[in-house]
Amino acid sequence: MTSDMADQAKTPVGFAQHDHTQCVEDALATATAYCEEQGLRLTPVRRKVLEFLIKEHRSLGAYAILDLLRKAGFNAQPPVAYRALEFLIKHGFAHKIERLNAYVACVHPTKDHVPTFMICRTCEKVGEAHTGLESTMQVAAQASGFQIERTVIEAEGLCPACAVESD
Amino acid sequence: MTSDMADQAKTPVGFAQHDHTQCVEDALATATAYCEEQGLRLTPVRRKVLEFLIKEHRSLGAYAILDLLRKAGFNAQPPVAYRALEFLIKHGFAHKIERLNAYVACVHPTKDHVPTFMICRTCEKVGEAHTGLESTMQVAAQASGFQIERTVIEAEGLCPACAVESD
DNA sequence: AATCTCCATGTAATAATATAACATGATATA
DNA sequence: TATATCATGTTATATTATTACATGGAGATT
Repeated sequence: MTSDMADQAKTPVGFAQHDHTQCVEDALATATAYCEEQGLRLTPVRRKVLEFLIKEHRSLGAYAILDLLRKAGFNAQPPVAYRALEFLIKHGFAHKIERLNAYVACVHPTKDHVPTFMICRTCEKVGEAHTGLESTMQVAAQASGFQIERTVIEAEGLCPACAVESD
Repeated sequence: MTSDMADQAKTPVGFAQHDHTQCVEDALATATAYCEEQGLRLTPVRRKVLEFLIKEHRSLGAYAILDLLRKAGFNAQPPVAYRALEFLIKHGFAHKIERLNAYVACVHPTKDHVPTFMICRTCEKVGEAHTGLESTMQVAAQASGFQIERTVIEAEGLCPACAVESD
C-alpha cells in the first residue's frame, strides 16, 4: 500500500478541508480530458450534471438534479437526468448511493475502484474512502463459490463536524 | 474467531443445502419465543410477513409482500406491509437490501450484527454472510473522525449454482 | 364493567424514484 | 449525400414509499 492510499483511507474526500473551486475545476478538466481521449461525448447535459455533482460534496437525488437542469435552462424530463447519470456512472465519473437513492461525483474518476461511502445523517455530506475491504469480501465469497461482480459499501453516521456539534 | 463464525463466513446461508422446512419452522419458533420474552407483539400480519420472507431465500419487494398478504386474505394497503417490515427490521428479524429496495429474513435473528449480503443477479437468491468487515470500516472511519451508526455491505454477482450454469 | 391509554391496523391520497416506448435530432463516417 | 449511430425530447406509466387521519383491540386503572 502506498502512503498516498493510506492518506485516502484516513481522509475521505468531502470532509477534509480543501480548495473547493480548484477541486471543481480539476474534476471537470479531468473528465473533459478523459472523454476526449476515450472518444466519449461529454455533452452539455452530461457536463452540467457532472458539474452539479462536483459542486456538492453531498449526494443529489435524480429529481434535484432535474430541477437544477431546469433552472439552468434545460427544460428536462426525468429520462434526461437518468440518462446523464447512467453515462457518468458507467464511465466512472459518479456513483449511486444505494442507501439514499441518490448520486455523487466520484472523487478520483476514471480509476477502477470500490468506493466506501461515509454518509452524514445530519449535514448529508458524503465522503468517499478506499478501504480495500473488497479483497476481504472476495475471499469470503470465493470460499462459498460466489462470484462478486459489484460491491456496495456504505456507512451512515455522523461526520467529524456534526459529531462535534452533537456532543 | 470461533470455528462457528468461520463456517458462517464460508457458507452464506441461502446458497447452502439445508432442510428448509425445518429452517422455516425454527425461524418462526425463534421469533415467537423472542417476542414473548421481550413483550413484543408478533401480530398476525407481522408473523405472516416474516413467514413469507423466511420461506424464500430471496428478497421480496414491499409490493410483492403486499400481494402475498392479499392472497392470504389480509386486504391490505401499502402502509400495512411497510409497517410490518419496519417492525421486523427494528427487532432484527429482517433486513432491507438497499441495492434492490427489497427485504429478506435475517438468518440468525435477535443477534446484533452487520450482515454482508451476496445477491445473485440471475436467480435472485440472497445469502447472508458475516465477514467482520465492519471492524475494518470502524478503523478507517475513526481515523477521519467519522462515527458509523449503520453499515450497508452488499455484493452482487453469481451464486455458486448460477456460476456453474453460465460456464 | 366502564373507561382510558397505548399500540396496531384500515384506508385514502399522494410523494418520490425510476423506466418504457417511441419520435426527433445531431454527429461521424462511408 | 446517404446512412448508421448515438443522444435527446416527450409522453406516459411503473415502482417504491410516506403522510395523515380514522378505526379497532388488548391490557391497565378506576
